[in-house]
Amino acid sequence: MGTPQRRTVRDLRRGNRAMLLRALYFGGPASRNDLCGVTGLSAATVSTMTGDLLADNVVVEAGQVDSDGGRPRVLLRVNPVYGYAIGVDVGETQVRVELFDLEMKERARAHYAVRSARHDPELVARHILTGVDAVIAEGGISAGQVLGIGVGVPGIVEPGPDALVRAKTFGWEAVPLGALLRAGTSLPLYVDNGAKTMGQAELWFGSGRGTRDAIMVLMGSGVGGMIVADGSIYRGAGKAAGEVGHLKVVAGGRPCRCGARGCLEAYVGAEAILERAGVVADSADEESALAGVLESGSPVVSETVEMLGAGLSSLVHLFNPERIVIGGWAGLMLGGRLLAEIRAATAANTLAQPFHGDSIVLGRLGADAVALGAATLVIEAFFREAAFRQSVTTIA
Amino acid sequence: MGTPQRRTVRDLRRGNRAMLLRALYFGGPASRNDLCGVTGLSAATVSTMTGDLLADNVVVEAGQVDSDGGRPRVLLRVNPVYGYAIGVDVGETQVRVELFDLEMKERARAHYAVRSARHDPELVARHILTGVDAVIAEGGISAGQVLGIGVGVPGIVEPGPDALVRAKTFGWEAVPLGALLRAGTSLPLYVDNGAKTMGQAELWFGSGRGTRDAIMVLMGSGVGGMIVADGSIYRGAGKAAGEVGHLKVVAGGRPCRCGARGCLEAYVGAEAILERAGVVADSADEESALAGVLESGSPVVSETVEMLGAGLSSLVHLFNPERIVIGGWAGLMLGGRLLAEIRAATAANTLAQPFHGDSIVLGRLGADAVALGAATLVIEAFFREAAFRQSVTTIA
DNA sequence: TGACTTTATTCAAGACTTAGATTATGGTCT
DNA sequence: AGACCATAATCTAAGTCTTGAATAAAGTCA
Repeated sequence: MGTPQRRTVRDLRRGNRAMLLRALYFGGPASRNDLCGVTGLSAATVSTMTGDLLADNVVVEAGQVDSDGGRPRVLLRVNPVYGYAIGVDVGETQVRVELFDLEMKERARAHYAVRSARHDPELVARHILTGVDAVIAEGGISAGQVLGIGVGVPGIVEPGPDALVRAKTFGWEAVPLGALLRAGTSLPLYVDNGAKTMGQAELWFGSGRGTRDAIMVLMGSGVGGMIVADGSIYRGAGKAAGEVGHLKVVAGGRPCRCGARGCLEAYVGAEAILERAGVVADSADEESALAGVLESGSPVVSETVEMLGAGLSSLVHLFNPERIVIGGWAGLMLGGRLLAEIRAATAANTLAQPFHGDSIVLGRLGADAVALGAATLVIEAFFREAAFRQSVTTIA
Repeated sequence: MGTPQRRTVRDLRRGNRAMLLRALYFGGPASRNDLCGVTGLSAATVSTMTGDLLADNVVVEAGQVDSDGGRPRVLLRVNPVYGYAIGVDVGETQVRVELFDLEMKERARAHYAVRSARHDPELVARHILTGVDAVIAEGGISAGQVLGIGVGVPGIVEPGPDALVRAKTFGWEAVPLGALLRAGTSLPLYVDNGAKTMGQAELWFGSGRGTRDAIMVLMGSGVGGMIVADGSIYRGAGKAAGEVGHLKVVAGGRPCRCGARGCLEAYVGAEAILERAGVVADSADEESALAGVLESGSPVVSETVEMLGAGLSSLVHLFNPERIVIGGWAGLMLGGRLLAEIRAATAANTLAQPFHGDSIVLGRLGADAVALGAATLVIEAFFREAAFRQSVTTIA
């Protein structure tokens, strides 16, 4: 249904321009001729467009390829220092602020420890704002060169300018993080769930690269997720889709911290695994405690694999994805030791259709990709914006 | 990343034309002026486009609205007899072939009983082809006026020209139904899973109307489903997404006919409910048997509701849909008596986010909507095609 | 009848992509 | 070295498309 918006000739150019920019960004340096092939546009259009982009300094030349009997082709690429993106990871134990250039090379960072019990929203916001100033200074750039700030937070983020955050683990009921930050900076702001930002990092630069239909399952203390449908993140009607952690695997089963019972998170989140194994650990040494349980050969481990397999098979049946990426620190720890078993458990529950166990893979980016992923939110917006830039007319 | 195809100026018109046609189809009769508002196109564009469409006879005038102080507006609508669509429902007990005009009014029908045990592919194909001829004759139209044939079948349909069908209940392993039919007719053919076609009927004309993010859960002997994401059916990488029936609700639970364990279908499909209640019934009197069980107050009933609630809550967390539609004959029977309980069971498992129980609704179209939905596949293609028609140039 | 409204069409202008011609830049052959 | 060839990039003319403004059409109301 969805009346898909009328389109005018300008939209056309915008769309094509954005496509060309994406191709250049992900396809590395390429000649104008290569771009014709990749984008399907005619040489003429590519020529005028790259001309504009070069004039705007969004794109720069990047050497040339030796010819074999003809004019050598000039390579182009997105100007890595056209602008910068800041990514923020609001975690359980610290707030991390990192500055990236357009090629996602880290230029500066600032970390602030947060005492576990105290996640005062004001304090978190202040840390972020201080961090932003710090990385701008350390990176030796001006605020004007920053294209925006991406923030990854736990819990559910309501769409809207205030970016209301609900995060049980922080005791945040409806914290207007967006509003708090906007009071201290005028840079564009993009707030999203940390699992989603991490997932997007995997999608762009990690194990999910190149897929159109994928699912990221991100296991830390709890379990989060992200669904990629037709090449973009699926967010659902209220922007809350992808809560893989609360997929039910045992109706009426173990109580979950969300209040319901039998959620996947109540079995395969690190916190749940430790609880079931009878290990007491605070969030600081959760990692080593989990490693201990996994080594112990406890029956909890095989049960965990079973549950994860059941959950993943549900995902396969519902989404029929090309790939499932397991990430997050607990996911990487579990998957690193038991990937074969996880694949087998999933396959055992997925008989109805052809399913290749090896389409379940581990994330490549490690657990600290939340900030990186948050920065990609900025880049994403940049692609949309860059397409507009041309039509800005100044009144003298 | 999916390079989203370059666009040319022609694509623009195609897109806008298709949009206008859809608006007219679903928005009932409307004046050119109304269409400006709905589509966002300028009056000039609407005028030339409707001119083309009128010339092609795809659109016709439909009276006019009395003015109040100005030129009266002429109403337009899609020409209901511009063409016809045939919908086929390949069911357990019969093959139903129905002829619809563009407004989806039924014009003719032909049903053929199939003995339960014998689902010979050749025989089914012959029934369909005979039925097609029969309804064309009965409808008093010529084959040339038929825009296509949509077929809804059980099981999974592989994409491709052969339309390989895998249907356990029929004992079909890889039946090339598409190829079989194409041998007997040259009309365009669209084969899809029956649950999906039924879901599409609900989406277009039933309880799903107007939603962009919805889930259809279709319960008959087994359980099927369809996912609507951003206004269109989500099919996944291998076109097999939406298998709601094989969502796990109890890891390691009851064996399901798919071979795995603990699937939703193993608890809430009619066959499963009867089995669990210890009732023996063949497919002919499954309906009355199920009604009996539901009336009996057996504990199986409340367990069924629990399981369904668990499954639906998984769907809510994963997809965050605007609406969930329960359909299929068993679904309607169950939901007709126990909708409140089902809503409560779902809500009990969905504490983490705001969720309105009343977004779970019953289907409005009854169980015989498979053929109707199959016919919508033809209409959908018609929208795409009609946008092209203009550019056909004949060489004299 | 004439003033006023509202709807629909026509027209010139501006934006965009394309195919084909042209220019640019280097290699290769004699 | 100079003529010739191959490939890349740009320029040009043509064809589509949407749009806003002007114009035509078809009423109502006093």
